[in-house]
Amino acid sequence: MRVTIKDVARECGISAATVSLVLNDKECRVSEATRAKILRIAAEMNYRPNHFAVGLVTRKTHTIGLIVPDVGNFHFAEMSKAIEQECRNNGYIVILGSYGESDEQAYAYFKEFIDKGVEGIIFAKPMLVELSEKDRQCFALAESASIPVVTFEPVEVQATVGVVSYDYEAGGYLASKHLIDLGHRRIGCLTGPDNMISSVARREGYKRALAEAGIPFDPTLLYEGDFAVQSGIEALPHLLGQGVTALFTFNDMMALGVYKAARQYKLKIPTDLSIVGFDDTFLNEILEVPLTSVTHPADSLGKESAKRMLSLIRGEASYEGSLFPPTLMVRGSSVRLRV
Amino acid sequence: MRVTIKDVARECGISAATVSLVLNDKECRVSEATRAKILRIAAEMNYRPNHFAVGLVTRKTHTIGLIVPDVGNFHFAEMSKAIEQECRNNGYIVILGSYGESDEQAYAYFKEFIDKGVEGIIFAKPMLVELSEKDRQCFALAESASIPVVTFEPVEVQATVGVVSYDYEAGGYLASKHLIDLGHRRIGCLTGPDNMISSVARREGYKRALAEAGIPFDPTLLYEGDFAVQSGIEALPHLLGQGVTALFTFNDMMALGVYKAARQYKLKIPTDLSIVGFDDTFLNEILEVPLTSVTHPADSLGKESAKRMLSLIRGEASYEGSLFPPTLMVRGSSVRLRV
DNA sequence: CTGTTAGCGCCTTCAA
DNA sequence: TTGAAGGCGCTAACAG
Repeated sequence: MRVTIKDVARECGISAATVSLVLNDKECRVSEATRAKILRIAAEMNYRPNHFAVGLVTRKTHTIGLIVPDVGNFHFAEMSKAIEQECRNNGYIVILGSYGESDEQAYAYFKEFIDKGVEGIIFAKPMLVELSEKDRQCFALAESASIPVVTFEPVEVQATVGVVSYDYEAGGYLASKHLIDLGHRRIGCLTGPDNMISSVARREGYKRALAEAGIPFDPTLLYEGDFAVQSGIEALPHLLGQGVTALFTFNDMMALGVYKAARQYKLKIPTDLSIVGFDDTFLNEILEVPLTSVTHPADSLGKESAKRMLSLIRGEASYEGSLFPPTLMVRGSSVRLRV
Repeated sequence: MRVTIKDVARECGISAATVSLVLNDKECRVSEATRAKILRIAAEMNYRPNHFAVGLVTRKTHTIGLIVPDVGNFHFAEMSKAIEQECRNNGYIVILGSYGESDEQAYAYFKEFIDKGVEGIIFAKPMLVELSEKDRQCFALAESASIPVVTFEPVEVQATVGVVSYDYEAGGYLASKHLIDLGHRRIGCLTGPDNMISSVARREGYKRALAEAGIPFDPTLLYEGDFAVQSGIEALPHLLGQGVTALFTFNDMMALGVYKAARQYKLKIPTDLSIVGFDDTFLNEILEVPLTSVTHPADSLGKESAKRMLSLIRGEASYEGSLFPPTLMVRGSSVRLRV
């Protein structure tokens, strides 16, 4: 059985209340002598407060919940790491939930985490344009428990939701403009699911760049993928059929799929086809033809979300949400169109 | 304020003790009628027991701690995911710690997690041949708190440590034998740090395969890497200087580095150089020349470790440790030596 | 400056 | 078959 505050008190010949006072740095009122003594003895006895007892009375747990679709995924893995570090540096620990594909599962985590007394939840879900019923329930649950939630995309719910977002539209614009500037006119677009906020935004950016350059938007150049490698493999033949000379894929994984398929078709990247990806994963530098890509810094986003969370917990709601700007990393996969 | 057991009791016109009894499925002693009523009302009121109150009295938290070097890393990300899932399926949640490079940090996590009342810790640290002082302290801490620890490599400490291990030696053997069978005699070996159990084991496997084939062991064919891409880049020129025709890298990341360097040297893989990696990450299929690699299933290892943990917690210490066997995925990067 | 007194919400005897 | 009482370890208010 661990040493309790009473043990320390007894050892000091003093009351538990005073020990508590000192150990929690409450406004002094305690003589330097006893304070020092308490500190010394507590350390000697290796006293560590019981988390449950403290939680029971203070309702503070110094724990935040992190819910992601898949920790096994690059982006979320890095993000988790950053969140974890930032929280830790501020005395918080992170409990983790990977909900896979299921909204039910995510909801179950919300419930469980709230039961466990998390002080806030970072919900790293790529949101749909139309929030699902379950999603709403998640936010409602958090609200009824009055704990803050941080998401990475704007959601219109009345709960205390902080948003740390990324400018997907600008990212889409940047990638497309880059290809246009290189002389490409028929630019294929391998999108994510059409009901996903971040995918729609990227597409808007693509359209804006086209419009600005006076290139008519051709819907047949769009191919709806699902962010997995396989999408890239499937998309390429279709888009080649449309005579594209360049391709903007909404993430790097799909670009990898395109690389793979391109080899089958004996297509040379970038001479036969320029490609721009999105996410700028570390792989891009290692590929035989390094992939030009839009940065999407999981670590910065994660860190910021954790900061946001902490400030929400502290009630500094004033802390304004940040919109991360994209930048483009130009590498070998995108070149000027040969005429 | 959430609904408490007293609220439920009042609503039922019954005592809190009885409600507790029913809700925890304690040996009946309660009439079916009241039991049903309690259950119904508790559900209606959406009663959820207070985790801290429960923890305070039962000392059960249904939480396990997971400590990894880096969640951002592929292998550990996948492993975390598997652990998380298995735990969840058994009613446990996972709190996460990513200790980076520092043993201090890992120790700090041990301390914190134990304070938070975890029932066990999965310590996914690639162990050194010689345990560090801090490592020992970690195990000692867990032992003094009498909570079980699961590691992925054998450690000789007297604490309650379960081991879920992987046969690195056999993996090293498999990779090397494959290259030998293809006619290679001068096989470079890009190792991990020499003080790492798993690296030493792979090297032993490599030596065993050589010995078996009657090829003398040549230490100049060894290059000590650190499992990062950069190591591969640096190792290649050195090993080429030794006239190797094939290369066994102790993980896939370093193999990627070799690929990258090989392009600079205008070296064709596999015709000029055969390569076998280790870990069999999903990337290997996507590379321009798919990488032959030894499987090292993070998910199975993770799942098994979670199972092991749970059985240790339940006191079923009999549950024997498992030694995962390696298999070789042969792909395009390794071919018969041309004479 | 320090101690006493009450709980926080729940579970577990023990008595009825 | 049920209820009352005590206590888990800690903190917060109020006395001294």
